[in-house]
Amino acid sequence: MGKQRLFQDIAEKISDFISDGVFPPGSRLPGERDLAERFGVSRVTIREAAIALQAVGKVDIRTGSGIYVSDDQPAAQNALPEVSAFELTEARSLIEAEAAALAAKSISDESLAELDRLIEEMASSDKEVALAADREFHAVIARASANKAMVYTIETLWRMREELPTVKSSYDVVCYDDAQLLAKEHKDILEALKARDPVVARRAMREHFRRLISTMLDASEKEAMREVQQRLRASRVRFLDSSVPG
Amino acid sequence: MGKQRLFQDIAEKISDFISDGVFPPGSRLPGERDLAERFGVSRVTIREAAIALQAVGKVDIRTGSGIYVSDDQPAAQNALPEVSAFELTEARSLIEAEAAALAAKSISDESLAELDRLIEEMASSDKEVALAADREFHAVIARASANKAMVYTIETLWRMREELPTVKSSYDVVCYDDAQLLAKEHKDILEALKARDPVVARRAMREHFRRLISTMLDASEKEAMREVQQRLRASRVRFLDSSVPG
DNA sequence: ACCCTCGATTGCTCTTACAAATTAACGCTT
DNA sequence: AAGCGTTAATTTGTAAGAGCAATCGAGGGT
Repeated sequence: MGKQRLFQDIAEKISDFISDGVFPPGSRLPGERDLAERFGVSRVTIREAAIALQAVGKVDIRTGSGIYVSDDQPAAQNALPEVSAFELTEARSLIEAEAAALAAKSISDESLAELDRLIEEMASSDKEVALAADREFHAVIARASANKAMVYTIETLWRMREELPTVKSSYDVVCYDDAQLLAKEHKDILEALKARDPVVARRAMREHFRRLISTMLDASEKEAMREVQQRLRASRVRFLDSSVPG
Repeated sequence: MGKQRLFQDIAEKISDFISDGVFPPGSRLPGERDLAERFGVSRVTIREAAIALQAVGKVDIRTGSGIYVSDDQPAAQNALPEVSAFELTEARSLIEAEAAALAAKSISDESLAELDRLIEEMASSDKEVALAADREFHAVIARASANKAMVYTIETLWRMREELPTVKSSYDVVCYDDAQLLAKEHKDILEALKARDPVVARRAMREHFRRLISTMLDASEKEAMREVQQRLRASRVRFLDSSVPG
């Protein structure tokens, strides 16, 4: 980790100090010359670190006065919250179902054709391609809802699915274990949209995610079982070892 | 506004060049020495500007190679999308209704008491207090859904309501024009939650927003009428002026 | 008690210099 | 002629030192 630029190192250290309460919000941290001496780097480096921190809103540099820790740390501003795969899937179930219901009333024939194409693409053996198609399938429906707030929300939920490590691993395990079922669910959704039936579209979308949650539960159950077995085996080894002394 | 720091000036200029397509995404911009000469500043200043731009993701500095414009400009990353007040309200209606339905099944007595208190607070004549109470009312219900993805989504939607200027003005006009109705709607929602009835809670929440949309439509209609009248009056003046020559 | 001035502190920019990383050119080998 | 490794030039990264400008606080004058 020490191979990044020096000023980034310093920026991280200062940032850590801020999070750890060494430099409370609103407080003024030591002068550039002082910091340079403490960290054993040049003033330029301190300055670069400070500018980087200022650019992301963590500190506020005031000419002739000093460097001050921002009152409101921008933590929750950009960062996605730590949600479980279950929570995310439940939220997607509810929200995307409503998007599908909206879409059913106004989706264009072009979008329907696009969805047809994407379902075929999801059958691809290339995981990357299939995943991208999956994403686009849901995105097309979101856009067909003709509500930019819904589109943005659904995009954000997908970002959680990809950018949160724990969620991503859960999904990757579960998502393509039964491509057959997955394809059928997507087709059901598409059929409902083609029929312009909001109620059926909503139900189909919910069913899609309901099945996903159920599969996740099974998987996590199996995982739990496996862990228990492993622990038992380990303790058995330990027991056998300790039960046959010298 | 040339009174800000020099490196920020430079950073803005470079940023403008990027937005204007002078430096296309992915391209490499001139070396630090080159830029320094062109802008008539020192290399340090160029460097500080570059670091500020890198911190917000607009460029990527590669050691020994150069400064490159980021492929995906971070516009859509942090920024809220431009949504209309109608779109936002529709999305809130659908999403918060589902949150209420979830909450109905698991909300605690403490949260219910809190909601009671907040409804009283919303009756305050102080707009600030009433607005904060309104926000908290919806936030408490969101949290009671016990789904962090829903909580985050609803928080984000509220941010749109407050941070997007056009939306904010629409809401501020409409929201407190009939405090009587507003209070009744909130009470209806609370009653449904107390009864632990998801279906009624969902309906009550939807009704709340449905009425809001309807009021907005009325208001925008009145606004349109007013504009038309004003335009007519203006042209009448012009007509009278020009119809009496000399 | 208030305002003004002045000096010390601090951030801001410049210059010069050298180290480290990357890239491109060159020459060698196959 | 094509591929490959070495070298040299280019570019970013960091350091040290200096002077300038903005800010803040203490002290003096009204």
